[in-house]
This record gives sequence, structure tokens and C-alpha cells, in this order.
Amino acid sequence: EVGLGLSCSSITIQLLQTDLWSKFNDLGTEMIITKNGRRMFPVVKVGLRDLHPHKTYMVYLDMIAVDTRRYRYVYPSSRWMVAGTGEPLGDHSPYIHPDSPSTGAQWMAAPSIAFDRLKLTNNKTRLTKGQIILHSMQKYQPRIWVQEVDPSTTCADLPSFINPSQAESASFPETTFITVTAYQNQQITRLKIDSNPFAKGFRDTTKQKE
Amino acid sequence: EVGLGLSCSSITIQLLQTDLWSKFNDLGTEMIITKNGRRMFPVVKVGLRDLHPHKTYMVYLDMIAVDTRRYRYVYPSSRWMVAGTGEPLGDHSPYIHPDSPSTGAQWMAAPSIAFDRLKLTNNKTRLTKGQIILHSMQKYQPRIWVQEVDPSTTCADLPSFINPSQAESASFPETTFITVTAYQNQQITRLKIDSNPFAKGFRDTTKQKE
DNA sequence: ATGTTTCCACCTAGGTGAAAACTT
DNA sequence: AAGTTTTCACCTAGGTGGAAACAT
Repeated sequence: EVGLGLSCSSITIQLLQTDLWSKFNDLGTEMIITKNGRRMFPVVKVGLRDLHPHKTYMVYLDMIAVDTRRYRYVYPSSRWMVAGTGEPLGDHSPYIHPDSPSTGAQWMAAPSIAFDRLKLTNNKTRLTKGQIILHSMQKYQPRIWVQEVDPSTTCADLPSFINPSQAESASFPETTFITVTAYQNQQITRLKIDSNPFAKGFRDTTKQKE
Repeated sequence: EVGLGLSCSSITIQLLQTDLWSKFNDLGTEMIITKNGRRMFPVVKVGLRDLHPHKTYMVYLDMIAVDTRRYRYVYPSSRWMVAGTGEPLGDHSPYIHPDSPSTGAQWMAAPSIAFDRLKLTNNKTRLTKGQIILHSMQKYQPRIWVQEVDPSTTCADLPSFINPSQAESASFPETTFITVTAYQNQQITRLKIDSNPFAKGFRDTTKQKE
């Protein structure tokens, strides 16, 4: 309901690193999911404003299924095409930002609230904490929630305190992505290798021959 | 003023891992300090109780100079002996626990509040954040502070909010240590290698001949 | 000489794309 | 054969004791 990335009814949730997200979005963002869980790249980072400094809030993230289709990368045209009907997104508990709960002043003082520890997986069975289960080759979009909670809320209580009807949320079109288990578009691979310190292509493997 | 590790006037600060600390203390705990900063081992870990669930607290740690002497490890007897007068402990800003500030409920819900990121250094010039400057070959003791603060306190405000006169503290005799730049007592080395996954002795270095 | 500090090869820990393996 | 997933060697990042260097 927010869409343009600015204001909710009262709380402001702003997407950061919009340039990076847009660069990926132009190529058709591919997000890798693996059995053991893979971090997102780009990372979802937001800034918060217009919270009450003294009140306590939780911040969490869940995924929206953009549609119910399955996609396929077609090589001659190098484009993503619809390839049948996908599976519905299962009910998943949201990823709670590890700084939760914190006061409004603390959230607003942070220059960037990053969801860099979140991992995406295709492993339906083992439900590891901090991971969100998605289906491969489908289109999703992250959504950020901000919810006021009682100051005595602890991490252990958090899941039961989540109540979207009492929370405000925002989602950003430039963060839409298609899940893959291996990159399809080599331009995406190159862009990620250039942006992510962990992502470096292989060197020459003939060195063992010496 | 607390000493036995139980109650302050109202807030309870309990040292955890007392067995490990006592084991080191029996041998004369040596704590390595380096130019770039070295983590403590053992790590100071505490549990908190009797806080007000809704109130906001900061938790921080500083060091007490146990005495003004300099020590030396004497090999024939394998014991630490007094070796002159040391330098006074400089005024240092305390190490603020990274979960600060949090509500009483959050602190009490934590099974262990660990100061594992704190680093000790002998580098007087460059004051890197998260490090405490100590003098080598002197005797110190960590002290834990708990201070109630305004809920709108942010991380940026923290140093100016620190006011020991409004805080309660505790210190534990079994955490006393002597600073070194290299281990003196080989039993301490062995004990740490057995306890710390990062501390492994060197393997045979002749492999390059092969 | 001897006591003290710095430097560095060896670890742990864990993220990543490409090759290999697995489907259908 | 072609599409999809798993595995794994190669990275980054950073903690650690011992050897080497530095004092005095």
C-alpha cells in the first residue's frame, strides 16, 4: 500500500541503497536460495523516522509472493519468461531484526537498519532460525514491518507478539526478485562479483600442474 | 563493595563461568594485551536480575587497578613476584556492552551477557573504540556497571550518559589478572589452548622442505 | 644476557560462484 | 539433452601463540 518508498500513515520507512537495487532490477534481480541458506544480495537496508522516541518497537521482514507463476530464463532472448504456475508461498514467521526490540530513538539514530543476516533457503524440512523458505524460480518482494510493543517484551516473547494488524509496513518495487539456485544471467553474476567482497570468480585451476 | 558476587543494594549482578575463572585464577591469570588489541580469555560473562522490566539500562565494564605495583614472573620458583612500582591506570572510558541500551526485561532474559568483543591494548596513542588501555605486567580487575537511563538514549549519546554515581557496580575477585604481552606460565598457555578454539599450538614447520 | 614486544604463519568461521551431480 | 540442485575449492575476515625483533 506504500509503494513509492516514503510515508506510511505516520511512520516513515525509507529504502536505502536504491541505486544498487535499481541497477540489479534493470537486469532482472536474481536471488540465490540454497539448502543451507544464502544471504541476500543486495541487502535490504532501511532508515526509520517519525517513531516516538520513548516507545518500544519491533522491526521485522517477511516476503510477499508477487504472483503465482513460475519463471524460466530463456537463452536466445536472455529474458525471464512465464513458465507455468508456481507453488503458493507457505506461511512463514517473519525474520525479526536482531536489534529488536529497541526504542524509537535507537531505531532513528541508526544510519542504516540492515537485514544482512537473513538467509533464504529452499529446504522445506529443517526450519532453521533466521531463514525464510521460498520456492525456486518464483517472484517475491521483501516487506518491512514496524510494530510498537510493550517495553518488557523480550526476544523470547517476540514471535507471539507479532501482530500485523497493529503494525505498519512498506514494500519497494525495486526490490522485487526471482529466486534461483544458480545464476542465469551472467550480467547479474558479474555485477555481484564487482559489488560483493565474498563473490570472486575462480582463478586458473591449472596451477596444480605447475 | 560487592565482592562475593551476589547482590548490590537492589540490582543483582552474577558472574558466570566461575569454574573456568577459578581454574585460571589458581595458576595466576595472565591476560595478553597487544598493540592492536586482544580479546580477554576467559571472557567476562554475567547474568542480571532484579531490574525493573520496563526501565531502560546501560551495562558497561571498566578496569580497576588492584594495586600500583609492577610484577615479574620468576622462573626458578615459577611465581609472580613484586618488581617495583607501576604506572597509574589512566582515565579510560568504559567499554559499553553492545546490547546497550536495553530494557530490564531484555537484560534479564539473556542467559549470558558476554563482554567477548572487548579488547585490551598497550597502545597509548591510537584510541580505538571498544578497547581499554592497560599497562603491561600490572594487576587489574574488571568491574561491571548497570545504570538506568532515559528510554530515548541512543548509542551516540551513551558516553555522556555514563554517570557512575547513578549506577550500581560489581567486581569479582576470581577475575583478577596480570597483564602480559606474551604468556609466562606455560600451564596458562596449555589451559587456554585447551579451552579456546582459536588457540592452537604450531604444527611441524618442516613441511616446506618436503 | 635477559626480559619484553612486535610480527606473522597458522588457525577458526563462514560467504561465494563454478563445477559436478542430480533430476526428468 | 537440458534444466535445476548440491557440493566444494576458493575467498574474506579476523583471533592466536610462537618466532623473531627489540629493548635495556
